[in-house]
Amino acid sequence: MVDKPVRIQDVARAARVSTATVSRALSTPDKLSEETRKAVFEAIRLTGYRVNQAARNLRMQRAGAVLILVPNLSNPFFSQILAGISGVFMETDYSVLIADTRARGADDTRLVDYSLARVDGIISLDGGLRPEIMAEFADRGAGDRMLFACEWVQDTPLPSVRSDNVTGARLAIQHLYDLGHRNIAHVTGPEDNVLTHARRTGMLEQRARLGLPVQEDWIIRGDFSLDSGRDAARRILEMAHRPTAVFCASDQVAFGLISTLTAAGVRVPEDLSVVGFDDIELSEYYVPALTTIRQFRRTLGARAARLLLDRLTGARPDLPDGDVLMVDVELVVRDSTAPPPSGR
Amino acid sequence: MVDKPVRIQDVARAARVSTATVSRALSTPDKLSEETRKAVFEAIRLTGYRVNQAARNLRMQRAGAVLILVPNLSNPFFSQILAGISGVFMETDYSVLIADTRARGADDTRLVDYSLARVDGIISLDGGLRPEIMAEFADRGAGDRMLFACEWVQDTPLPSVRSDNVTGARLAIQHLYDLGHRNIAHVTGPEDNVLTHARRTGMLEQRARLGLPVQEDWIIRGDFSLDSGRDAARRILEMAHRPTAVFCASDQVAFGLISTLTAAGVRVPEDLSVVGFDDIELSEYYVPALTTIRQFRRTLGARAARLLLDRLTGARPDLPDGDVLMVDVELVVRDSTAPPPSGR
DNA sequence: TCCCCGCCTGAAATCGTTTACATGTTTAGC
DNA sequence: GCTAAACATGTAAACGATTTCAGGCGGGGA
Repeated sequence: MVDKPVRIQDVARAARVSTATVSRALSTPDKLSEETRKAVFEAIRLTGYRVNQAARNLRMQRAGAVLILVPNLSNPFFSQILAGISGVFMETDYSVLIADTRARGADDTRLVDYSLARVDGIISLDGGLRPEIMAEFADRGAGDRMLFACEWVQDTPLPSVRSDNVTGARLAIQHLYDLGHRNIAHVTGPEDNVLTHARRTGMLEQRARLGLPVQEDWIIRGDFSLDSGRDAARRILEMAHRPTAVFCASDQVAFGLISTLTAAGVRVPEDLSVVGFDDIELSEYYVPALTTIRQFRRTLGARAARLLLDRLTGARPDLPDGDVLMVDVELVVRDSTAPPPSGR
Repeated sequence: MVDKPVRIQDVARAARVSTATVSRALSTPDKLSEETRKAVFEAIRLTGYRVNQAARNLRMQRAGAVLILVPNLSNPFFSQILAGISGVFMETDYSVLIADTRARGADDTRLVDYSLARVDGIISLDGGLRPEIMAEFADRGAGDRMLFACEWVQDTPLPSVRSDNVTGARLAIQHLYDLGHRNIAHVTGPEDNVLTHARRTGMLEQRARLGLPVQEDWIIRGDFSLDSGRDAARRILEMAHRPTAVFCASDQVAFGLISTLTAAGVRVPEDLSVVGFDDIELSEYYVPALTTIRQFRRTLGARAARLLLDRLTGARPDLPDGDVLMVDVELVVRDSTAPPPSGR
């Protein structure tokens, strides 16, 4: 039973009004008389009319879609953020497109072209967009229809929604300090990443505040991945003077680390405490359950979506200072942290 | 520098041809003379023309998008499948929309409306769509523009791409048997799920083949989630006569199970072996590293995408029997399985 | 009674493509 | 050398919505 699509004209005929009136009934119902409005809605119901987005978009000179740039779609970390974004736009007539910025074939210039020609707005979860790209975006007038969520690009005027990474790192260090740890290592994210920077800064600040020494080789470079956690563990195992605790820049790093340490006979948390960052679903069920910094990823996504939506529809809710919307984080204490082995 | 958008007419003027010719240069370049074609492409390059999808879609009576129905966007299991799908459509002029079928506000009828009015094709990763919904989809002519990936709906004529779940379950049981296990429990997925059914079937078949007894209370109902793994562990801990191995319907279940068992002092794999299903990224780095059945999720997504694309463009590659495209699975042996404790 | 002013509504232009049909120009066949 | 077919291009009509502009109607003030 494939009916041919109902057009606005069919509705108009059924309601004995003009197409203009039907259109108005949908967009500005209060401009119609009670009577006409009812008639139109009845006709819409009867005919089963659905607006044709292509026609609507063409006439309104818009794309009817927003684009989410994800650094790596297969990384589960992003799924909750996407869910948050998606939830907001589901209620609107914008479609949500998702593109993997690091995928094969996603070369840079094509990205910009692809993006701006086809969508009304952009949320980037990728803070690693190269300056040329950012410049190109700016040139093409992405200024008030693009923003960052989770990650962001340094020195861009575009607004961003972020977790309070600095505070998160501080909480982690403070927690370890309170347990009695004084020898704390840190596995960072990738060097050029803004989150890496923020988390390291928070860590160093808190360390300084507490009068803890900074030992250079206890800052181990990683890249948020499981593999880099494994590599960090190997480094630690080789150390003559091992730290008693490690603060990892992501939960995944923590997992890679713990897994490798455990295999080598180092017990967590008895021999070594570990704190992660993110609180992904699995952390609660890791062995041992992971102490970590919780990010409200869904909220973060939803906020970003709402913000973009406001901008697209012209509402311009002024952002707090620096166009940054900060989302709180919290420390979640579980079983991967304990007081250091006695005597250390 | 916000230029007003370049229209096909601007290109036509620049190339001193008609708009029809420009259009043809893009869609059927071989119908033009060498000379004209070159001129048009040069003009396109010069003007920086991008086709307006809205206009194109309107004229061609299509939506220019495909929809992916995901049961739960925040479940990391799906991210790789999405990446596979997304990768394929990135090369085309179809956009990929993603909708969470279980999200708040995604009520059933709206789903169908939303779907068919706005997209050209659908890939559902949700095998739990209710019969009414399926009927509605069928009514609205979704027959040759919808298919399933990963999960599927029983008794639907729609094609599907799936992992070989039955074989996967068999491999798991065989592996445990080879290690010497005779008392094997199983934690299922949700009762109404097709994957649950397939995996249970494979398990029972292999069991029968090996002459293993079926003990009813060793089949524990779960729902693929971490929490259900925890619950299953509690059930097992209460048993007078415990199994020596557990085959879990998903890796997440395995994690929930191991985590809870470990906390209760039961060692994996020394006291109890555990096998999962899926092989998500984390499994390799769990403690202990999880023995599991690997699903090639990205491949699965890509195959489904390619299939849908073929159907949308009219190519009708005949599917093997029953419109099912089966993707192989494989056993990955890691550290969560070992011979049963001696004497059992 | 007449005029003006709101308030609703309708006619028609418009958004940027694609494509059926028309037109003009070669080429091939005899 | 003539006709028909093949080929290359142009003209103009859609696709289905939104929105400007103008007109009809009724009511209130003078």
